[in-house]
Order: sequence, then structure tokens, then C-alpha cells
Amino acid sequence: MPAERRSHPVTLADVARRAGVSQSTASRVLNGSERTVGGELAQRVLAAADELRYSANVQAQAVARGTTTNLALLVSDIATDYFSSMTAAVMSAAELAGLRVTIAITERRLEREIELVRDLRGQHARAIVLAESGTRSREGVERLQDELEGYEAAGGKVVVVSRTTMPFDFVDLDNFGGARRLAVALTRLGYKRFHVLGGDEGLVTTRERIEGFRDGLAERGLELPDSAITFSDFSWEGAFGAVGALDDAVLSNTQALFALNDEMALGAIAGLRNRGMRVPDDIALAGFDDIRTLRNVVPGLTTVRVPTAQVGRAVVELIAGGAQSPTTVPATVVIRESTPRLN
Amino acid sequence: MPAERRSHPVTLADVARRAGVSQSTASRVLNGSERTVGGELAQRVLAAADELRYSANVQAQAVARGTTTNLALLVSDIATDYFSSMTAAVMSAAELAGLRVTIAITERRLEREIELVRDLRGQHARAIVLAESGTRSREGVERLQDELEGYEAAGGKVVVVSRTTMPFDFVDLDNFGGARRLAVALTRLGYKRFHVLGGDEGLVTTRERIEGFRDGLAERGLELPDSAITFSDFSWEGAFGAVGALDDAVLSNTQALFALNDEMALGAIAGLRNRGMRVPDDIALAGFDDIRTLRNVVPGLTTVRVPTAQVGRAVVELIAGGAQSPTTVPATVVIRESTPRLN
DNA sequence: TTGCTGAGGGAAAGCGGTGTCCGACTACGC
DNA sequence: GCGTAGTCGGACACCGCTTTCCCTCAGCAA
Repeated sequence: MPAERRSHPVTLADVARRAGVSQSTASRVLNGSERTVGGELAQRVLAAADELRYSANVQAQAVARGTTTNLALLVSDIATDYFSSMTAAVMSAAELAGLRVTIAITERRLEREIELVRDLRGQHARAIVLAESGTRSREGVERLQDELEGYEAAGGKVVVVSRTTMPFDFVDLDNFGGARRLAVALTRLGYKRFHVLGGDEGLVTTRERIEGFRDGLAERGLELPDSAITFSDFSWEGAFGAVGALDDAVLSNTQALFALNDEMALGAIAGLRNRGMRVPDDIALAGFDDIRTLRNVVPGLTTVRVPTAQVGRAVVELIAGGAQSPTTVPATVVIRESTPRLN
Repeated sequence: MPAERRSHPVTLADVARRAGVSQSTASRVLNGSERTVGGELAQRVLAAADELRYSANVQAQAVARGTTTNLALLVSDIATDYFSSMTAAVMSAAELAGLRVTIAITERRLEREIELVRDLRGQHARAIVLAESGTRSREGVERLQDELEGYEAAGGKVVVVSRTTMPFDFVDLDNFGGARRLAVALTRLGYKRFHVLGGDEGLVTTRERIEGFRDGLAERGLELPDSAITFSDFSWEGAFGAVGALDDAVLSNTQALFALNDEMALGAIAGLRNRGMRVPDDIALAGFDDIRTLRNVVPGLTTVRVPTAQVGRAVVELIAGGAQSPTTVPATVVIRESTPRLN
């Protein structure tokens, strides 16, 4: 081993010195530039960089260039099938586009989101992606929106997923259409009496899925009264609790439950089991998202597939590809054993 | 709305100018410093910062200070229960310590890991956490280790989880002990004939769990011949395939399967179902990790719980808390219905 | 030759901060 | 009343890199 025991990082100046060129030249060779550098010098620089194991200080580059390649992804909870697969999708798309992803966890707390956005502005993140469905109190959202607009004014790009009420570029899941088609499919299987397990009442996603479902039923001449909807929140525990609290009468009168996402559907299964009811023997059940873990549940859960990979790609496209038009990602119904044909 | 339509970011100099103080003073007030600033001036700075919605440029701070607060977490695949909960754990512990986390996905590819480490060196990440079990080809590991040592020499901190063969600070899961206790518990339930579904053969985790299991059996006077181990890889698909390929004779001769992690156990269940076998009626099954999605599987899967939150805390402690001594995190056996008492 | 052009190298001025150093001013002891 | 220490602002030199601008020099037309 020759030497290089210097414990402090190798800088561009070191490389330049070693190659016997100016720092400008070294920079041009190593870190991409308009200008070209003569062949022989370029070789020397490359060699020096290699020997010294040079690796550019990205923070310094960011400062000098005035821009970063960081994409910030805001999710509410990463230890969840839906968000972790969304994250994986965004990350792999971002990688292709040469963007680095940093993940921030909002815990669904608005204050935290606002604080995070402000922080990210300071970080000069190139883009902020809000991956969770939004809209709680009207007023809170305005403050968040304010902060995001400040961020955009400072040169950042905002992309929201499934949160079309905000005035930013978005990627929309076809919640409405998916739920509508699910309703139609279920009625075709013979179901007529439904009960919906809703997520947080204020969320756009909740509303869209319910309205889509309603619309689909209407198409088939059926109604979904408000009394046939129970709100809790978008979590396993939420649905578990909601099912536990449901009236016996209600339950015995419904043929199929529609949980607004799979996580809830799984919670519902557990809740039902707790009450001595089995899916689909005693009641049918459908979810939404088609999360990965469904392959572990028996009988298979009927659901609506949301192609997260496609969402990831669309998001990055919006940021890096210069695509302007917002995208709506399709959602397709997947019928499995939890909703067998009736009769 | 007063003004502030400047589309370029507010800098510290702007704030200082507005407050009528020097930049040094503004810096001292806003971004923590040894030195104090007189009450009135401090107030003015704070007010100016607030009006301008100032947010410090972290890259510039990093350059000036020569250090960052970034922790890089290397995982092989984030869309997995085990890693996503590990990630969540590290993130929440890191947050408390004022560290930012960036996640990098290795896809279990050594080349990629090496490249990532080099990259991170350039990013001046404060620490790199290798969260996946390691050790493939001896030679490859040496190159990775080399790169990591370069990173440490440059002032970074390396922490490895469950990969004690490398010469870095580590947090160790008690794979050996957990598996040993599992073996003992299962034999106490009456099981005598086992088959193990192993992960990647070269991985430390695989070896430790197998050896622990073996040790536990030995304690009870039983043996685990090599022929009772089938290697595939640490994934649902791996176990699914392995189970599918198992000899009928082998299968009918074993009372309990031990899958080296839960993901594999779930794959095994699917594989067994495919062959018309049910757990636990036809064969018992145990896993390892106690991942979150187990709450969705019926009958409940016997497993060994690894407290990821604790791992996360230990990791961050090693980085930020100045704790020196490596930690071993306990693993506790959780018996559920997939391994009922025999007879 | 002269004059011009264009390519390519280097010096130096930033980028937005931090931290050192210096100097002014107050407080205090004797 | 003077020396001295202690506070606290501000100037300014960095941090590592990019980029502008200037300069040299080769190539080439007139």
C-alpha cells in the first residue's frame, strides 16, 4: 500500500495538484461541464482521481451549483405495505433519473408536514412528493399549501399523489373509477347489500372511493345509504375496531363489506373472526390497493389493484422528465375468493 | 401580503441586512453557536428571519462546518416487512438524535453496495448503516470492507447490523440464541423430526440461525443432519420454490419445518398449500422475525421475535450517543398455533 | 506577415454559510 | 483613575466546488 493515509477527505484541489493541472480543469474533467479538456490532461486527471479515490463532495457541488438532485418523499408511515411499495417504486424510478431520494415520515400530522416542508426548502430539495392522501381541516391545509407554495417560489417542484385538491402537479390514482368498477363487478356476482368501512372521513381518498362505489351501485340500480358507511381510519386497527363495534343487525343484513383499503380489509377479517364470522362464508369482503401481503391471505382477497410502480414512474417523470400533464393511473379490479358468486 | 416575491431563496445575508446586523451575528442567533448574542439584537434577527421565512441552507452549512447530519441506511429491499420496519425504527430513533436518514437500496448486489459507499463518502454522510446480513464470496466482501474502511478513514462511522464478521461497530441480533430457544421450545412441544428451510447459504444470518437451532436440538438429544436443510434464499419465492421441490418422502417424514425467516415461512405455507398440505394439520411450521403481517395469517405462526425498534435505537446510539460497546439485541420465542403441542 | 477565430488552460470570484480574530465597550479591582 | 478582564459585534478568511473571464496559442485566411 503506497501511502494515502491522510485521514481527511480528498478534495478536488488534491486531485488537481497531483495531476499538475488547475482546479478548474480537474473540475471540468471529473464533474461534467460544457467545456472539453484536452485528451492528455484529462487522462492525467482521471488517473489522479482514481489513485486518490476521489469522490466529489456533493454538498459543495450543491452550494456552488445552487441546486441539488434530492427528491423528498413524504409518507405517513413507512412500515406499511402500501407506502413501502410506493417508496420502492419512487426510489427505483428516481435512481434511473439520477435523483437521490430522502424519505420523511409525517405520521399524518399536519404540523409535522409543514415543518418538514420548511426544512426541505432549506435543504434545497429539488422536489417534494406528497405521497399520502390529504385534506383534513380546511384551514390546516391552507397553511401547508402556503408553505409548499413558498417552496415552489424558491425553485422547488411539488408533486402530490392522490390529492388533487391542491394546486400542484399531481399523479392521481383512479380511485373513483376503481371503486366504481368494483361495485359493478360485485353486483354482477349477485351482491346487493353492502357496508363500507371508510378511512379517515376527511380524506380525499376516502371520498373518492366511496363516491365511485356509490356511482357503480347506482349504475346497477342500487343505493348506498350513509348509514351503510362506518368511518374509522385507514389502518388495520381502525377497521378491526370498527368491525368490532358494528351492530349485529347491520352485519347480518349485509352481504359484502367493502374496506377502503387492504390494510383495513385485513383488520376487518381479524375483527370478524373475533366475532365468530368467516370470510367469505358468513360475509364477503373486498379491499383496495392489492398490497403485497395479500398473497399470504387465504381465501384470497378481492381488491382493486393500484400499480405503484407506475405511480412511481409518473411522479419522477413529472419531476425530471419535464412532463407537464398530470397523469391518472388506472386501477383494475381483481376478483378473488373473498367474494364468490352468490347463490 | 407585504412583498417578498423574490423567487430566489432567502439567504442569511438577507436576514442580517434586514435586521441591521452583521452576518456573523445573524448566524450566531439562528444556527446555534457557542457565543451568545445580546437580547435586543437577537430579537431583531429572529423577527427578520421570520418575516423573510428564512430557512438555512443545509448544504452550505455542511460545507462550512465540514460535517453533515446524514445517516445512510443500506437495505436490500425496502418493500419488505422486515426492512421497512427496521427502517422505520432507525428513522424514528435518528430523528430524536437530530439525524436525517437517507435510504439506499442495495438489491443485495455487492457491486452496488460498493458504489453506494463510495458515493456516500462523497456525500459526507455522518454514518453508514448496513442493515442487511452479509458475507457472500470472501473476495467480494473484502472489496466492500476496503471501501468502508476508506469511508471511516475519511471520518465516517460504520455500523453493521447482524454482520459481525466485519470489523466495525455492530448491533447483533441474537440469531443463535433465538434459534436455540426455538428448538428447545419445539422439542418440548413434542417435535422430534425437523426440516430447515434456509436462506442464502453464505449469509451469516443463515449460519447463525441454523447453528443455534442445531445447538438447541442437541441440548435435547436430537440431531439435525445436513440432509435436513434445504437452502434457497431469504424470500417468499425462495421458500415457495424450495417447498415445491421437496421430496414427498422428506416431507412426510418431518413433523415441523423451520423457515429461517417469516417471509420464507409464508412462502412455505403457500408452497405447502400448493401440494395440498395444511399447517399445522399436516405439518407444523415456525419462522423468525415476527414481522408485522403475521397478524394477518391464520393459524398464527410460531416465530422468534426480533425487536426492530430496539435495534434502531441501538444503531443510533452507536452513532450519536457515543456508546462504544456493541449491543446484542435479544430474540424471544413466540409460540402460536402453527406449532401445536404434539399428541 | 498580420489579424482573427476558436480551443483550452488557469486565476479568481462567487455559492451560503461558519468560525476566528480583532477591536470597542463595559465592569471591576485596587 | 488606571489597568485588566470579560462581553459581544463585525470583518474577513475560509469550506470544496463551479463558472466566468481572461490569456495564450494554434490554425488559417488574406
